[in-house]
Amino acid sequence: MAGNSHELDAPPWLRVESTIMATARAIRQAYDQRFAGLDLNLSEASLLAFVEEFGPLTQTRLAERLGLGRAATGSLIDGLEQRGFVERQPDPEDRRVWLVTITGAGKDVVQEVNAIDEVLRRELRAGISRDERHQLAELLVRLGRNLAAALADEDD
Amino acid sequence: MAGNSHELDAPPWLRVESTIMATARAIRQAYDQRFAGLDLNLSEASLLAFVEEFGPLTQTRLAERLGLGRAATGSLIDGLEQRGFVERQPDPEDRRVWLVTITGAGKDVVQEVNAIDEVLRRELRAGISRDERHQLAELLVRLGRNLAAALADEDD
DNA sequence: ATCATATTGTATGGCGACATACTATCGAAT
DNA sequence: ATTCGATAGTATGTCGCCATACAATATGAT
Repeated sequence: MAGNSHELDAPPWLRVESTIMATARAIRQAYDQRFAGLDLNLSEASLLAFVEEFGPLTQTRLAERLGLGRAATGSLIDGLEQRGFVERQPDPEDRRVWLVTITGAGKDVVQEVNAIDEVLRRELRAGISRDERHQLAELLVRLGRNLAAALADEDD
Repeated sequence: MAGNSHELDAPPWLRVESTIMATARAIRQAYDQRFAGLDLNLSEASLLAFVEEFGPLTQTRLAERLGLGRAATGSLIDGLEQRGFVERQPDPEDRRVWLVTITGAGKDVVQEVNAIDEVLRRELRAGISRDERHQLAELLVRLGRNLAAALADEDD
């Protein structure tokens, strides 16, 4: 855990925004670390859990849901397919798309993913009440809206 | 502004944590967009502003303060030096290090960086009170501590 | 039926950051 | 004075993601 001192004694121009980014990095790191034993990273684990829960999906829908691009999602699926956790099946109604489905092996892994997720989530929420979590989420959503607006009214 | 729907109707296993990550991505995007006119990205602008404010610094200190690795910081400086915004000067007391200093041109750019930052920051804080911002920061710090703990007690 | 337009998945190239390994230099122990 | 461990900066390879461009297919207008 090297020099994360910048989070606390940040200079005036390096505030909440950069704390959020640092936190995001740490979250990814923590999840990646926990999933490493399954030879998965956070994105792969998320995709897997998503497919397991919401049935066969096209790659584009998965991309939307995961907040990734189509290309990135595609290569994520490549890797998971090679390991036998998901399969691409043709959609009889649209020959452009693949329906990504989970395999038996995939389901087994998802069990472990969910267990790990639950444990880590509990650790992360230690000392943070339900109300505070709601507050946090709510503020982030508002900030997200402001961000969307800021991004939008630049390219007109 | 493509499919960011995942932020709102997230499935059970994709909650605050992923909202934070999405928000972080959006922040970087927004700043990068605003700084694009100066041919800078967020990291470069931050480094520049930091050097301007806190005088000559070694690369390692800069890296610590920006939350980056030394290598990444080095190539950031390479780029800024090529554009004439910073200079590397030898430290008479330690021949291993460079003291990164800002140039006149660099100072001019920092003016614009700070102006842009101030405007964007104001946009992002619309509808979020001072108290709420404090709350947000405080919760993120607590979450950060939990993350540090989670990361630490895995490699023992 | 035909044709223009949109959409899906993929290939490619680039970017930003990391981890690791390496050289040069410093500082302390002896 | 020498030597040994720490530290600074750099080079290199990798990873995850994006943006762009592309071929195949679908969809809607006429």
